[in-house]
Amino acid sequence: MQSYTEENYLKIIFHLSQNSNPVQTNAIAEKIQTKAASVTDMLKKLADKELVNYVKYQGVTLTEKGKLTAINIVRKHRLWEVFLVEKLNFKWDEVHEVAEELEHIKSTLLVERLDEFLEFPKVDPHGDPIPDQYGNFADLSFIKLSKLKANEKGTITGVSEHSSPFLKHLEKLGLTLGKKIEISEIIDFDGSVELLIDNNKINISREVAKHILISK
Amino acid sequence: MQSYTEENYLKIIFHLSQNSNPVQTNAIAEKIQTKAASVTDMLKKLADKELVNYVKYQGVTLTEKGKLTAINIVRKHRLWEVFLVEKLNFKWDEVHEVAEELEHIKSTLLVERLDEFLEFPKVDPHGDPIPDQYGNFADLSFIKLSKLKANEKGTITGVSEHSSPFLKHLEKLGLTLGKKIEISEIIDFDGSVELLIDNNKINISREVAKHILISK
DNA sequence: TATTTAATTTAGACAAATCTAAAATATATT
DNA sequence: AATATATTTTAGATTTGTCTAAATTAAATA
Ligand SMILES: [Mn+2]
Ligand SMILES: [Mn+2]
Ligand SMILES: [Mn+2]
Ligand SMILES: [Mn+2]
Repeated sequence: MQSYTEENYLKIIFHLSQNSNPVQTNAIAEKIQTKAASVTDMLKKLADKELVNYVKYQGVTLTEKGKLTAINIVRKHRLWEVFLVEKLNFKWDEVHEVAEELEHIKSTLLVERLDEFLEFPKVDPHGDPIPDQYGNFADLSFIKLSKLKANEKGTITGVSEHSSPFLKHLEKLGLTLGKKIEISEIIDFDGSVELLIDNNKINISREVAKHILISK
Repeated sequence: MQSYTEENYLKIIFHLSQNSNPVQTNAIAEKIQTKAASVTDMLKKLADKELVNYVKYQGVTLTEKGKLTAINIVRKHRLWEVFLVEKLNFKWDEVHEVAEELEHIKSTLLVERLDEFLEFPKVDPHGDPIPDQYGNFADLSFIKLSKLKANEKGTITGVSEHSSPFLKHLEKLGLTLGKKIEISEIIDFDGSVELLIDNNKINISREVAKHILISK
């Protein structure tokens, strides 16, 4: 059994593994909002428990056991987010903090019943895939909106930034999941994107465009 | 803000206050499954935070602030129990452990939305009253089944023992919330109770009868 | 390659919550 | 009132997770 803290480390290592493998001590420290020295202490402990492969100065990778544990936390996090939005009328920018707490509740019966109650959702309110109870993700193929060229079309199916200010901004612009968009023009000057949504022409910064995920 | 542990102490002190006031160190130690010395340490800490009134060797009482905090935890515990039974099809003997974890989730928005989603329930799956957001309990007047005399009638509206074996036992006997019963006879020999339920005559021990709560 | 800089680890300390053993206080019994 | 017993508190240690400061190793640069 892992502590709340250990679970958070495993989850962060899992997410950071998507970008770089092995994961560096400093990257973890930044995400967990702690010091590199604390991370080192924890990595040794997780290695003792055979949840990570750790070689000093070389970074860490998750073991199979550690990976499954991490995925299970991600599963719970995303299921709870769906619950909050679908059943309790939370907005998509209000769910993350609460899900950070709920993801640590231990009962497996609870998770399976929740999944059933929500009718086995495949994605969370931010378009992130929800792994099944065996840890398998349906692989959804996303393209960043910023990669699209003029005249290309697509549907918004995810976001890669979950902060409340960003999500509220999208909401205000009408850029929510499921909406169809068409690129009008990429502005040379600053790389910002002009696009059509609900018959309106709007402009978004390149920074925003990078965090909107599109499927065709 | 209180820690998970502090919250548990406050909740236990609140419950023990119903029987004896002030509450003794040993009584707390037994409930929390810890040592008297640990309880003393925590009581000092809670006193510093003005959550309890503590005089050494005299026991503790909750301050107004401490009491409100405790009631809020009880509120959350019982709302989550309703959720688990009503929405996720948990049985009444399966909810307590999970609710012990869920009661510590902090979001007030979550609690209010959950209350609304459940349509403002007044009692939990064990018949215990759910306080409102201001800490007010609807006072339900219960009598222990063991206090009833032959020929008296009533409705089962609560239980004062929440262990899984006890609740499963009641379930098997058909003694669930809302059921109407009539006392046939109190057996002299052992004080056991013979009663009518759903047109069946059954016998329950005095020990069981003490933990069934009846309203007329 | 030598030197500078960045990343990581070690050493030692600290706060929270717990423990055991011993001392102090309160309550019960003669 | 004196003694015995039960309850509670103190003292000192332990575990978990964190910290700062200093030392070590790796990576970048000259
Ligand atoms: Mn989230
Ligand atoms: Mn999400
Ligand atoms: Mn309960
Ligand atoms: Mn209950």
